[in-house]
Amino acid sequence: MSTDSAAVPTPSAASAASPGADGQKPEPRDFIRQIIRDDLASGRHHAIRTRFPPEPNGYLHIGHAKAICLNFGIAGEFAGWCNLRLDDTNPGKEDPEFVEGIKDDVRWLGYDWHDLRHASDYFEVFYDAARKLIRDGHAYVDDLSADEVRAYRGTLTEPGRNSPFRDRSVEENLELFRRMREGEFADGSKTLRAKIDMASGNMNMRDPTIYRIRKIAHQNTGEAWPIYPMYDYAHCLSDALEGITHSLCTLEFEDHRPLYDWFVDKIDLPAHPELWQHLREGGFRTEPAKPRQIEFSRLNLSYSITSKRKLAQLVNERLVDGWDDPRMNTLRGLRRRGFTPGGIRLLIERLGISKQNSVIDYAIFENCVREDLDGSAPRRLAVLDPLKLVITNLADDHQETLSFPNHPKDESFGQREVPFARELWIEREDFAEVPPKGFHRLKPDGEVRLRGVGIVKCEALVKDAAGQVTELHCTLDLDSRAGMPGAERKVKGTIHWVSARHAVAAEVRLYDRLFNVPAPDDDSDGKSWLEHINPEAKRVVRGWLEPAAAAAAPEQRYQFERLGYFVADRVDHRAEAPVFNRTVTLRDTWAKQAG
RNA sequence: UGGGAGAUCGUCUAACGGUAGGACAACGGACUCUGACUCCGUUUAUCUAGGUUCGAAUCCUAGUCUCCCAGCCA
Repeated sequence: MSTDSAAVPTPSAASAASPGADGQKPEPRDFIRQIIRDDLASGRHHAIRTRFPPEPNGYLHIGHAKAICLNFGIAGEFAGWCNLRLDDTNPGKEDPEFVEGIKDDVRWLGYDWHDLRHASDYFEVFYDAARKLIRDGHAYVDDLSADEVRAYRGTLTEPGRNSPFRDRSVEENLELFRRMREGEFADGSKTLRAKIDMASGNMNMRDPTIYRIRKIAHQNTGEAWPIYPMYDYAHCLSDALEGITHSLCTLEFEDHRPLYDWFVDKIDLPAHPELWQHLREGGFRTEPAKPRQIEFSRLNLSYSITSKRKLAQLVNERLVDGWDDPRMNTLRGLRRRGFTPGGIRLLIERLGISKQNSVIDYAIFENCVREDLDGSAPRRLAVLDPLKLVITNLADDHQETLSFPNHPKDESFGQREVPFARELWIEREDFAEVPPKGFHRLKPDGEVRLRGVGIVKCEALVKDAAGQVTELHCTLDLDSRAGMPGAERKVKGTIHWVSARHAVAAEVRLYDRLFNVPAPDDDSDGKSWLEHINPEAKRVVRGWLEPAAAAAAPEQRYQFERLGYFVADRVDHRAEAPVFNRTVTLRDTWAKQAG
């Protein structure tokens, strides 16, 4: 982009790339995008570079989706790029399994990275930069133990005290740090610390640790390093090395920003190519710049937890069936549950970006998914709680094939054949011997439309010894069949069905919210989050599917008419033994009205 | 007198000294061979108190409330 076009605030190349330009969707106007537009307009930046930097110590969850959509989304809108960077500075907690999972999840959400990087790619740079810090008198090797460091740090309201090792000579520090790197000292016996201000009101500035000794194999660098850099040091330098212009992170890093800037400025990578030249020679695209950290509020969802520790606990204590359990709000769990990338992106788009702490109602998320699925999911018929309905005015061996549109509003979905016969399964809930007020479904002597068939009248009930209705005997109004003059006749209700003889039995897993209170993390009532787990979050039933539903490929999503959106389980489903997961029910104003 | 941040409909979010707008939710209606979808309509908000100004969500002053920070985690 030329400086001239960058100086024009609105119809620059940047905003032309965004959806608002052709008047389709309003352009996102959050404060971060405003900053970016200003930076482009003022010529401060000519291209936008972002990064998504997860630590590979667990699977991604819905909260990460916000950061992913923001970082990759902005890169896309402003014709920039976004790196995927694994923040792997703490070996022992991190695992290559999670790296693969993260890559998978990001792609599934619909994004692609410019470069895949690891913080560990830069360990050599970090080490050399730390030596520069020492030489410049900005860092020292400390012999204090972890407990002592804590004691010296002071409290939120009292200043800390200088470590007795704070004034070691540059030569001594350099030598000690070299020996740390050589592995001469035991874990925890020494650290490298930044020399800043032990009296700072910002705890992060009280001589923060830069390196700690940890003799553990690293998932990427193996045994090469006995010392590992801390987040505050590694993260900002990684950003600088990658030429990240806007380093977007969540609110809790707000008071790390002075430290972020301190390291970036003290080390000044752009002015010291000797520190990173070898990266280029090693094949890494490297163009260091001064990054700017901007914080936004994280996504909180009601009826959910988004703590990695707790998610891991659910898995480890077998409270769920794994990281991809459909009850989990991990991206893998949501995927298996049948949530769509489009639905997730829609949610993030609707939330907007700000610095206010907020909690999004889970219902909003469900509605985003419904909205996406309504347009994209073919329709099928299925009965989950069967009640037999016999059409007495059809011959015993009556059998025909009906043609159904796969989507009510989109002919491009085509048609399918649905077998119809004398005996059907209907939903038990669609019949009431004593109907409540406003009931539009089947009742004794009442009429209802069988979806795609015609109008049926309930003539008789069959009950078992306990008085339970086991069978409905109905007559079909032949004149109301498709193509007949009475086909347009109106009745209040339409219900779904499957042919008993042709239906395929399926395992159907009915999922609901994992927690039964809006804020499971809130322990002010004296209850732990574990006590709020909803035991009804997973119910398994046997249902009956029309044959065309059973034949689905794994991960095929359908709307089972009048029931909800379902997905063929990507792990367990087979055409001969179908397994479907309920993603979300349809909106049900009748259930709401009926209580 | 520790530091940092934030308070706008029920929920998110916009406004950049000039009509408090949008989305979602809720409610009402229309439509309907899915009580879905869609369409139309309605209700509801500037944390408090002062001040500056012709005019304040926005600027100033003083409060109130909420969140984050004392890892050799990220």
